Amino acid sequence: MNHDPVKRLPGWATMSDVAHAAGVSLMTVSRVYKNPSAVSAATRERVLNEGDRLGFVPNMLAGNLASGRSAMIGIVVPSLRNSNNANSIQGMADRLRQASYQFMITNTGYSLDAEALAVEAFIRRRPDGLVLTGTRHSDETYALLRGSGLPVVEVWETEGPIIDMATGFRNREAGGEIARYLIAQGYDRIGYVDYPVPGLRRYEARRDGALDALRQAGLRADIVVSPLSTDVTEDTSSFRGGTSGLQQLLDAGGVRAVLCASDLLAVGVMFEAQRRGMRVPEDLAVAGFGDFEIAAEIPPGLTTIRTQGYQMGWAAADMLISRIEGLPIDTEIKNVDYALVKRGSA
Amino acid sequence: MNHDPVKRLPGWATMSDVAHAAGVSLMTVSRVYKNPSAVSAATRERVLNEGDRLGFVPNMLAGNLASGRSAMIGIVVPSLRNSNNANSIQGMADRLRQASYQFMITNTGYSLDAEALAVEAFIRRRPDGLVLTGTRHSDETYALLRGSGLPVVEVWETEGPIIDMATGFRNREAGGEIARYLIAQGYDRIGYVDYPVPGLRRYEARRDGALDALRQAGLRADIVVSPLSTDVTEDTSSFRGGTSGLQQLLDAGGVRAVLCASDLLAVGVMFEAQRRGMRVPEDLAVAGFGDFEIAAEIPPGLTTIRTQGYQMGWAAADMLISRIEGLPIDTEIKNVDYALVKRGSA
DNA sequence: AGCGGTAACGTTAGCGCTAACATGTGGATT
DNA sequence: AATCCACATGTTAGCGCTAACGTTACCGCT
Repeated sequence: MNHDPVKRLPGWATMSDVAHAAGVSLMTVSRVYKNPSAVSAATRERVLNEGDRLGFVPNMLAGNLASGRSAMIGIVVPSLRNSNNANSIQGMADRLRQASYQFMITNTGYSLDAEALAVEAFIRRRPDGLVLTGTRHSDETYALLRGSGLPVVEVWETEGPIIDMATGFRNREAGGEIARYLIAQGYDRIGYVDYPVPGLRRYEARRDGALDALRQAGLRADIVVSPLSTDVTEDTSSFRGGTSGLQQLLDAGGVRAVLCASDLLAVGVMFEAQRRGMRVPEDLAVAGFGDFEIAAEIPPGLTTIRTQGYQMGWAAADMLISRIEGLPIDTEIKNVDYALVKRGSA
Repeated sequence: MNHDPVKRLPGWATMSDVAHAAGVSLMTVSRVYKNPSAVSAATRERVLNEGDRLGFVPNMLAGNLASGRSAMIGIVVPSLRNSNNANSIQGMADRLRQASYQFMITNTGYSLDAEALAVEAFIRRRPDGLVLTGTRHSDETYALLRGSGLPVVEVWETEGPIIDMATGFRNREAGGEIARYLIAQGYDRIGYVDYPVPGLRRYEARRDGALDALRQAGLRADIVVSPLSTDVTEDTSSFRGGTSGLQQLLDAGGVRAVLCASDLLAVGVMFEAQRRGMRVPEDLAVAGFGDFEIAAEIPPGLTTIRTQGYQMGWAAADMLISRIEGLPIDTEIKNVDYALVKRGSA
């Protein structure tokens, strides 16, 4: 007689199989894998042995369905290729791994509609929390998140209304700080190379902070160029954006110093200056934003703002985990430190 | 009288709720969301309206459990910060999104033990397939994969025994090609700056291919340095590896040309050369590997091998999807093209 | 002896969905 | 008019696990 249903074709050993083999109930097996301290050492050992022998790997889909918790986080970023972003992702990954969470990730190419789709796709998997980039989202995204009641952390910006929690830094302040540094160095005619993607609060804030500082110093604050980007979904225009940015600034009458919305733009400016035989900083001072790895390496060193993406990502994951697990949270809006890093370029 | 179980606290609308509201059976709602063409247009509309009204979002955990398919892929990479790697991840992401798959990703820091842990953590979520980096894995990883019967694609290397499928390119051949180019340019004393992480087949293959070419040309093939890395889990040593690599080569008697295991090392070499007042290529020729974005931008342009990470990632996802969906696969081992890109540095 | 308490298990009742099969309906076909 | 068939929908039986509660054995205590 065959009591087994025909269905059991190739698949996995189940808790039930392990329970039979070990001569215990299904629930005891569950406890061994989920809450080992609730089982006596002898039983635990026996169950684990049988589990290993049968190649048992717990099915979290089933566990998640039964428990209503998934230990899964969804992360939405504009681009997977942005290396500064990679630091914050690594920070999240490390904190999440530490707490036994896993994550799904997707990129939106800076499109708010793509973001809404991504959020819905994630929610279908019932994650325990979400990380979004920036504080500007579509109505549909807001509706989905409201309906879900999920913990959400927004990263990189703390400007603007936040959904639930946010980590970032004061972009506007930081933009002002590096501009004031250039001013204090005595550079008078200062140009600004903006980020190629319009509508991003964090880049607007940096720029506005910098321009305000220029105005307050009585300097021109209208030498602003934005590299043309026909392909805004790609970050690959970043160095080239600096190249075309410097070209535009020179066409517009030249500058003594260039402030860039990101280090990659600044490196592009430095490369272009090198090509034109302009010395940095003697002929042209350059400052960036982000303290990407290359900033310390490129001669003569790029003066920039260090933004601590890794720490920010870690903090984002940390807040999310606290909220999920019902632990107290110091503050819903966490600004990580930034720091002016002075190097040879300005 | 309260027929509802107390459990139904805050949660989500379920298919059952939508079915009641729309006056159809649960199964019809399921069809509307999973296989719309099996439902009449009128019914479909009604169900979707009620679904929207109730804020219904299908619970894939439940669906996956019932169907045994998850439309989820696990991707294991050594590092999330490696920008060339990011291209291949983007390629996978784009192909997967196109086919409505999502992915989890984790980094191992080049540790095979961490890889095994990651693979088990993924398998607990019953993905439909896995992507691993490289062809060298721990016994535990092999056992897990064998037990799972899951489709697996290994990327970046096609050397060595493969588990199921692989995409990459001929690292050895490519290493030989760029070395022969340097030789043909007439450079005689050629040094090699290796990758800081030992034991990676793809980097060993590049180096061996290059050194063979040098030997065949009757040149010295023993001017090989490996940047010391106290922190092999981080890629952040990459530019700096080039810096220390050039220092070591100069200490060892100097070279006319440097061949690097990656573009980032090559850029580090170029920066160090600039600092020392050595002109590239007049005093020192430099060649890299990978054609990272910066290779085209840094003056005078970095001669390198273009490896098409994006296409490789796309191909990996494509093969995986084909296997999952039972479609035919041309070949289990797919080598994408690489190309020598000649620029000003060598 | 009788009591309560606790550790270590077991039993029950689902979680929300889908595969597989069953049923009903309205033509087209003969 | 009987038959067949395709289409649209419903019914049944789980998928593999966990929360919640129930049971048992054994301990120390009065």
